[in-house]
Order: sequence, then C-alpha cells, then structure tokens
Amino acid sequence: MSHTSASASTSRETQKARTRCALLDAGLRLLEDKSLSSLGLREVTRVVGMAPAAFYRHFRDMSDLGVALVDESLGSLHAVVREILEGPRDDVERIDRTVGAIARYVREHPTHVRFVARERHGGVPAVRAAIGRELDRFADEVSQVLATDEVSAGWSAEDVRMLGELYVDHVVMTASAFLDAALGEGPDEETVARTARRQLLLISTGRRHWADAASGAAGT
Amino acid sequence: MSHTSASASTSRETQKARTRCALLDAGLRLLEDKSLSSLGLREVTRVVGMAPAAFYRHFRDMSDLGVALVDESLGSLHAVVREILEGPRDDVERIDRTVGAIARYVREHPTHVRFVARERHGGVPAVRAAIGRELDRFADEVSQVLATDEVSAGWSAEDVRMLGELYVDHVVMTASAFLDAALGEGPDEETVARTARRQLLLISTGRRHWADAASGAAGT
DNA sequence: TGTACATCAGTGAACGCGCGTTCACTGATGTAC
DNA sequence: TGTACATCAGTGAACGCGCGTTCACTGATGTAC
Repeated sequence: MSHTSASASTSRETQKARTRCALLDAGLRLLEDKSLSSLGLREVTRVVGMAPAAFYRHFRDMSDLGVALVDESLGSLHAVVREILEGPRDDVERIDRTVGAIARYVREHPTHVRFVARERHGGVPAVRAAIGRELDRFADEVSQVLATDEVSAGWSAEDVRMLGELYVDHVVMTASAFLDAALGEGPDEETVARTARRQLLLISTGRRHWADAASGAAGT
Repeated sequence: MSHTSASASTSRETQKARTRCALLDAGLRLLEDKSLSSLGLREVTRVVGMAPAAFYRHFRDMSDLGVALVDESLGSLHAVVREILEGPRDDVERIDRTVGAIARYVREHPTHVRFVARERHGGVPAVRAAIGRELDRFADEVSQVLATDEVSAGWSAEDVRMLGELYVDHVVMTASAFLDAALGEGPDEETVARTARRQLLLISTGRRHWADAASGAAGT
C-alpha cells in the first residue's frame, strides 16, 4: 500500500495538489490579457514564486495546463446548466432563469469565461478539441431535456439536436457579451440581458410554431 | 507635385504595395495554426524573404498588421452580405442563399474566416476592437434591410436590431462550423449546412409569430 | 535630354533579453522493519 | 518507538536559441532645372 490510511491524502499529496492549483490560478490570471499560445511557462512559475523546472512536476507543457483549465472551467459550468434545465418548463420563466444564471456565472467566474471564449477557436489544438468536446456534451444534455418538453412532440431527433446546439451557441455568445459589458466594452449588462431574453423568446416562439414551418420545408 | 501623372502610381509605390501585400499574405498563412499574439515579426519577414527590419517600413508592429488583416477579411465579406440582402425576400429562398453564400465564402477564403473567428476574442485588443466594430456594422446593415420586410411591420427598432444581431452571430457560428468541416473536425459540410438552414428556418418562424409572443412579454 | 540631388524601401550586423529544457542536487515526507 | 532507506516536489545553474528593435548603409527610383 502507498497510503497510511485508506482515503486520507498524505500531506505530500495535498501540498502537490495545492501547488498544481496555484499554477492553474496563475495561468488563468495571466490569460486575462493574452492567449494561451503566447503564455510562457516561466511567466506562470514566476507568479507562483517557484523555479521554472518545477512546472514539469505538474504539467507536460502549457497546452497540458490549458486542457486542465478547460476541465476546471466547463466543469463548474455544468452545475449551472443542470440548474437551468431542472427548473420549471414555462418559456418565459426558463428564459429569465437562463439569462440570470449566465449573468451570475460570468460575474463569479469572469476569467474562466474569458478563457473558454478565447481558446474555443484559439491556436492550441488540444485545448480547442477539449472545449469542443465539452460544448458538445452540453448540447447533448440540453437536447435530451428539450426532447421531453410537450412542445417537442413529433420532432425528429435531428431537429431537437439542432435546437440544442442553437441554445448552446447562444449561451456562449451571451456569456461573451456579458463579459464585454463587465469590462466596459460594448453595451451594459442590462442591455445585454434584455437582448438575450428577447432572442431566446424569439427562438421559443419559432419552436412553438415549428410544426407548420417544418412540414412545409421537410428534408431541407 | 509628388506624381509624374495625376493618378498612375509610380513603380516605387506599386512595389511597396506589393511587398505590403506579401507581408499580409505571409501573416495570414502563418496564422492558420497559431494566434496573432504568438506570431513573430521575424517569422513573417522570413516567409516573404526579406530582412526583419524592413517590416517597419509597412507596419508599426504585429498588432498593426492584424488590424490591416481585419480590414482585408471583413471587407471581402461585405460584398457577400450585400449579395444575400439584395435578393428576393422569400424566407426559404433567402435562407438557402445565405447558407450557400457562407459555404462558398468559407471555401474561397478559409484563412480569412479562421483569422476572424480566432481573433474575435483573441489576445490583441486593437484587433478585437476592429473585428467588433466591423461585425457591428454588419448588424446595422442587416437590421436596416430586415426592418423593411413586411413581417417586421410594427416591430420596435430595438427588436429589429436584436434580430439582426442574432443573424450576424449565427452567420459567424456557421462560418466557423463550415471551416471545421473543411478541416475534417466535426460534422461534414452538408450536415453543417442542413443544421444551419433548419436553425435559420426556426428563427424565421419565430419572427413570423413574434407579434403574439412580444405583446405577452412586452418590456422584458 | 542630361545632370545633380532627394527620397526611401530594403539591408545586414549587432544588441540585450527572456525563453524552454536539462541536469545533478536537496531535503522533507513516507515506508519497512 | 526508533532507525535506515526510498520517494519525489522543488531548486538553481547552465545551455543554446530566436526574438524585437536600433542603426548606419545602399542603391534604385523620382524630381528639379
């Protein structure tokens, strides 16, 4: 056995976890005004206050640290998505809840949101892939719940999925807009919220009347 | 006068323009697999085959070159947007035209699309601002045309604008999805096109029935 | 047309700097008995 | 409990390298007369 007791982590293990966390925090902070591909290993260790070589005890390279940041960022968002989906299904109420939850999430985790928005199409393939995979899982989850709504009766699986993707993309756009608002770029928070609510309402309206349109243009 | 004739450019001027263009081309090519903030001045001049110092005859720094690339990229997209907006207004036809035009644009200018998608939230403030400004202009243009559609009768200016933004955001998302398809990441081109068409159809449907929904939730 | 001068895109050498990675090491923590 | 050994997170010095920027320069092109 490598442990003194069954589940308690040794002080060496916890210390290592603490350092790893410090590296992730420092990375995220530095990524506020630059992209991952231009962030240096030495910059990160300098902020943490450790020797550059120690970095390799935790990550293979910066791209590896980036993937860890994706897990951290989109993991915390997962709880928010669940919260939105589990509430009552009334259109307007669900929209208010969604936009409110996004606004709060951005306010509480601005650096995570910034990181994901920036690296989603960024220059580090492994990180791009990790983000794409997570967002895909969100679309799955959303689609699954949407499928059980009354208004989705008779919808093809493909149509439900395209709606789920539309919602997920819209959430990402809105989060990014809230972030700009928080930084004084673009419209203020209340304007972003109002626009987002109206856009979601419009999508909901389309959804309610989908049967008419879809039958007319089936198969396109 | 600084010219021999009134409007013909001297061979010195044309040569300078050619070199500038070569720098932009080289930059765009190199930006296929990295982001602007990690692209070096020496990398660009090396590809063009000139001394690093000559770079300064054309751009103050890489961020300056980036802004020039934004103008080039979104300038060429402007023609496409006009083309879409000027055709017939029938829903399905306009949707087909839109998705087709995006697919063609991405096929013809993949590097420009990649660049804009990547730098829209990238680490270079001046470039981010330039892209934001251009996309805002697109939203203006789109909104202006949407406002004259029959179905927009009675819409507030704010609602028309939020719809315009929804369309522009959707175009950017779709372009980015087409690009991934072209590179073998994610679903193939035809799947992307079908999804995009259905999503636009859903938005159109919502638009046609907006009067009902908007009156019920006015002011939110 | 010819000549003398001005302009300026591009050169090439030099600079100081911070980078990623390697290596043998230290010393605290954990393990075996 | 005490002792001898193993593990391994973190150190600090060293390396070669490519970077952005500067500078005085060259020589083709353009201008004035």
